[in-house]
Amino acid sequence: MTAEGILRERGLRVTPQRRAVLQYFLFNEGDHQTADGLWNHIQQAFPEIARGTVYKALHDLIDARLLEHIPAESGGDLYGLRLTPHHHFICDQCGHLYDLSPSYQPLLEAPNGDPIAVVREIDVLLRGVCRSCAQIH
Amino acid sequence: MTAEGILRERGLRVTPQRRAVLQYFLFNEGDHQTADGLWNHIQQAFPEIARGTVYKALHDLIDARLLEHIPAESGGDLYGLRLTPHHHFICDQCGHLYDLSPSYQPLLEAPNGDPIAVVREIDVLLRGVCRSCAQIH
DNA sequence: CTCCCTGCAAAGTGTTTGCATAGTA
DNA sequence: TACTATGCAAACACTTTGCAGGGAG
Repeated sequence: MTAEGILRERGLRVTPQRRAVLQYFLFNEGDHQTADGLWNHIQQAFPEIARGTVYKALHDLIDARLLEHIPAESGGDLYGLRLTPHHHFICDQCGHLYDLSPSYQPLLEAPNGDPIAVVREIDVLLRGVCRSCAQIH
Repeated sequence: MTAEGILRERGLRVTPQRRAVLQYFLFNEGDHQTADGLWNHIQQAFPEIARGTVYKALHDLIDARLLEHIPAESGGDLYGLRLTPHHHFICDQCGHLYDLSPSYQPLLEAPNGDPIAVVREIDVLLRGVCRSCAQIH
């Protein structure tokens, strides 16, 4: 489906700016960008787009569950597509962020059991409604 | 072990400020604070401590693997003890952050299978060195 | 005595906000 | 036409940095 169709489907007004943001991620699936990096990319084809507009578009697309943002070590959070549920792997050396399928174990071990990536840390963060809040309401 | 002993063990100079930061978390195990919230708490017994010093102490203690910082939705990251590996649960309603043991499933389901917390989202983030970086070095 | 740490305040960085204008439905 | 989004720039919130003075080893 086109970016325009997806926006319409989610009840978002179709503007060139939102389309450009969504198209970037649709055409660069698996890529992750900071807000500023995305702004730079989009500016090449759309020089007048404002930085603030990129932030607003990202926010709108996250609300519509089309994009996700991943907190990064520094230099701004990363944004990426959220078509299917997945986990993330960040390389300590190059800082690249990889999407992993929910069953990520095979990606980290070769069939013979040799490691093909060294995992230093696994952060698991759950969000929802806790027991005490659920009892009140 | 005392805060002083832990600091010394990790090769950090023992200053009243570092001791105060570490002691806060040792005496409030399971609590998580923003840098600013922690600063306010410590100020009660240590009025002259500077906000910047709290940030530096937090950074030092994280480098020493004594503390961890968890990216929060807004209002600043949260800091907490890192004595043992654990996961996290954030309540959407009250924003409270709970530490979970690595086997968190029992905490989220009663023995009869009834849910005792509604989990909306699970973020799994791995960090380490990826395949291509490992090949270069 | 040396080096590191602190307090203070200014600067930085990433993000949000307000408002007049332009564009979508 | 009515209402929402954009561009611009200022404001914001959190964090980092620089420097002179003070404290730990």
